Amino acid sequence: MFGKQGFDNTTAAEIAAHAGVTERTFFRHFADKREVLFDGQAVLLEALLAAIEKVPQDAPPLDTLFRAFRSVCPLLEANRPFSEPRQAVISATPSLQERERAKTAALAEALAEALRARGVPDERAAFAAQIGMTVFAHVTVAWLNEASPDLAERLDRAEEDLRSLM
Amino acid sequence: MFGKQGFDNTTAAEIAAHAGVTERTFFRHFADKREVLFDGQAVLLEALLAAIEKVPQDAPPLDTLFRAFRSVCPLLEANRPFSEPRQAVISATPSLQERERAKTAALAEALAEALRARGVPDERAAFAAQIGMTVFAHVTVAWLNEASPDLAERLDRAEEDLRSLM
DNA sequence: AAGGTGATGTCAGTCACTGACAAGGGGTGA
DNA sequence: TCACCCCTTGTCAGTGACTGACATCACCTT
Repeated sequence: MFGKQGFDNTTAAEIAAHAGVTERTFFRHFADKREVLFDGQAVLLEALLAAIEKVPQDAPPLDTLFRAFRSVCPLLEANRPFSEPRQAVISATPSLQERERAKTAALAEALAEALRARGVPDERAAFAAQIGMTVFAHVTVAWLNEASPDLAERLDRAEEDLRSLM
Repeated sequence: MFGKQGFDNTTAAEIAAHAGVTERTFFRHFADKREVLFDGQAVLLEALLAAIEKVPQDAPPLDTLFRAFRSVCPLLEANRPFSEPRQAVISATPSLQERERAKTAALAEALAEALRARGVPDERAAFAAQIGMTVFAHVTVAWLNEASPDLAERLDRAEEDLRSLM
C-alpha cells in the first residue's frame, strides 16, 4: 500500500481495514504508524548478538563487530525481496528516515552493551559500536539502493576504506 | 516551559499564546513543534563550514574535521547556559532524540559535501564525515550531561580513543 | 457452570498540523 | 495623496494520529 500511494497518503484506518481489524486494534499492536515498517529489527539484533557470541574473546572490538556483520549477510540477502521496496518507501519519507536512524542508534547501543559484556571498556565499546553501525548502515543502504552484486564484498571494501582513513 | 511541564505536556497552542501569537502563526514560523528546539543548528553548521575553509588543503579528512570541531568549542561553551537545559529536555523525550539524530545526520551530510569540495573522494568523504560527527555528537552530549570541565579536552581524548581503535 | 483473562470493538476526545480566505500595515510608484 | 501590492497575521474548518474508558466476546481454568 505504501509503495502505491505513499506512506503519508495511507491512513492508519486504511491499513487497519486492509488487515481486517479496527483502527484501535491496529494501534494496540503497533505503538506507531511508522512502527509497522520496523518490526524485523528485533530478529536482526538477535542474529547479531548470537554472532558476536561466536567470535573469539581476544578479537579487537571492531573486528568482532565486522565478523558479526559478515555472518548476517546471508540473512539480509534472503530478505532482500522485502527490504528493497521497504527501503524505497523509507527513502521517500523523511519521518521514516528519522525512525530508521533511531532504530539504528538503538541497535548500536545494544552492540555496545554486548562489547562491554566481553570486557571492552565503556567508552571504547560505545565508539566501536557507533562506528561499526555507521559503516554497516551505510553499506546496507547503498546495497539496497543500487542494484549491486554482493553485500559481503561491499562490507570488505568499506572496512578497507575505513582503515585507510586513519 | 518544556523544562517545567515536559515537552509532550506543552501544547502548541500554549507555546503560541506564550509568544503572543496564534497557533497558526506559530506553525508558519516552525515546520514542527519539535523544530523550536533545533534552530541553532544552522549557525553551528555555518561556523563549521567556515572553520573547514581555514584548514590547509593537504590535511587528511578526519584531521580537517577535528580541527573544525575544535575551533567551534568556544562557541559551544558560550552557549552552554542555553544548551544544557535544552539537552535535558531532549534526553527526556524520545521524539526529540529522533529529531536530534536527524539533524546530526544532516550536519554530517553537509560536512561530507564540504570535504568533497576539497577533493576528498566521494565514499571517503561520507565515511569521514559520519565518523567525525559520531565522535563530535558523542562528546558534546557527554559534556552537557556530566558537569565537566573542558570540551576541547574531551575532544582530544575522544580522538585518541578513536585512533586506538584501529 | 462460574469466573477470570486477554483480545477486540465502540466511542468520544485531544492535539498536531494544513488549506483557504479575510484583514491589516507598510512601502512604492503615479 | 492615493491606489496598489506584498507580506504577515488571524480566523475557521477540517484531517488524521493517537489515547482512555468501557462493553463484548471467545476461550480457558477450576
